[in-house]
Amino acid sequence: MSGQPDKFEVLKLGNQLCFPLYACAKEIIRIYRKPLEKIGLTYTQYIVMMALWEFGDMSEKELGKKIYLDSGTLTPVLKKLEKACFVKRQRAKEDERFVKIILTESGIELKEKALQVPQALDGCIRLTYDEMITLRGLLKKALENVNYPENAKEKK
Amino acid sequence: MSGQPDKFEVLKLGNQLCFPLYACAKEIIRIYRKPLEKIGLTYTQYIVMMALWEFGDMSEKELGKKIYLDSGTLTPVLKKLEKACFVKRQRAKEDERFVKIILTESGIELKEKALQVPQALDGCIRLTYDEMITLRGLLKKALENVNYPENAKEKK
DNA sequence: TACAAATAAATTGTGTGCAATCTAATTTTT
DNA sequence: AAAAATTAGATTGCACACAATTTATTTGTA
Repeated sequence: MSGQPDKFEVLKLGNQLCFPLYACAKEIIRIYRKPLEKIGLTYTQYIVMMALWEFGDMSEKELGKKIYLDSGTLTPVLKKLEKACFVKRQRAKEDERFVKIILTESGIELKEKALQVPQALDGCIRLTYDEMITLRGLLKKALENVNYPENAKEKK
Repeated sequence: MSGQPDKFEVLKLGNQLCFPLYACAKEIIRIYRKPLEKIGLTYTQYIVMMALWEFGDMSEKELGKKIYLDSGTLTPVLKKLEKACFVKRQRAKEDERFVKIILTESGIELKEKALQVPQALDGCIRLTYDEMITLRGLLKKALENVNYPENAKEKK
């Protein structure tokens, strides 16, 4: 028997939440790469398009809040999507600080092709349907309740 | 009532596994940033160190397999860890293709300081203990069973 | 109404993440 | 054993991801 319980147990990869989460997310993104390439999107661009398809045109700010990305990431991604003609970017007349992201015809049509993308996971993840639902539910709950620590302090 | 069930339901962010997974992983990494900075590590470097602490010295190849990173990512990260004196990199005498990653004294000592890192999550994720365990279990199961599609074909 | 504070994007700098390619060492074949 | 195939890392190129800073616009206030 090994004496006292190991205080370092918490540092084992499998005992943490963060590592399986991080690794699992990367693996799934990897699986999506090929089917996404077929419709001309990167993973991040796909997330952006899904948000626009689901919620409609909105400002970069709103978009960033929905998909947890800041302007440092979003601005260049949106410029690429604009170059690919899937969206237009337009300063709002009422308040020129806002950039409205607007789906183009081409961007709307892409939705049809994108239907095949989520299917790429079929058979790749060996979880039962119930497990999948439970997993998704827990992730959403965790996400809704992430309480970014007291950096709020700095905001005065 | 809206007529037929919407075939685009699968493209909603919340109906997918990939988005909550991706977003959740990023949020947790964000929470870790501050405490990691205190001990002088980035998130990726932290994952590397945890693998070494748990499994001991090993080759870059083995390390990469454990933490799902390829040499394109690992090589520069390991060089930085070497510059920070947490690891040494040494070509194996038996087979010069392999680079052995070896914890230094400093790297071993860091383990003690790293104990505070996982604690940063306390109170940030509002899941019950049981939910946490379930979530981690499902993620590990998913990860173990990721079946990267038939690109194996290309390998002939 | 000027001017300070606030706000949305854009920019900059650093650090991944990964496919594709290259290089050097080793193993397998002929 | 020499050539071919394999293998571990290193390199390159592209795309995020995000903190920190800057810029342009709007809002709040004296």
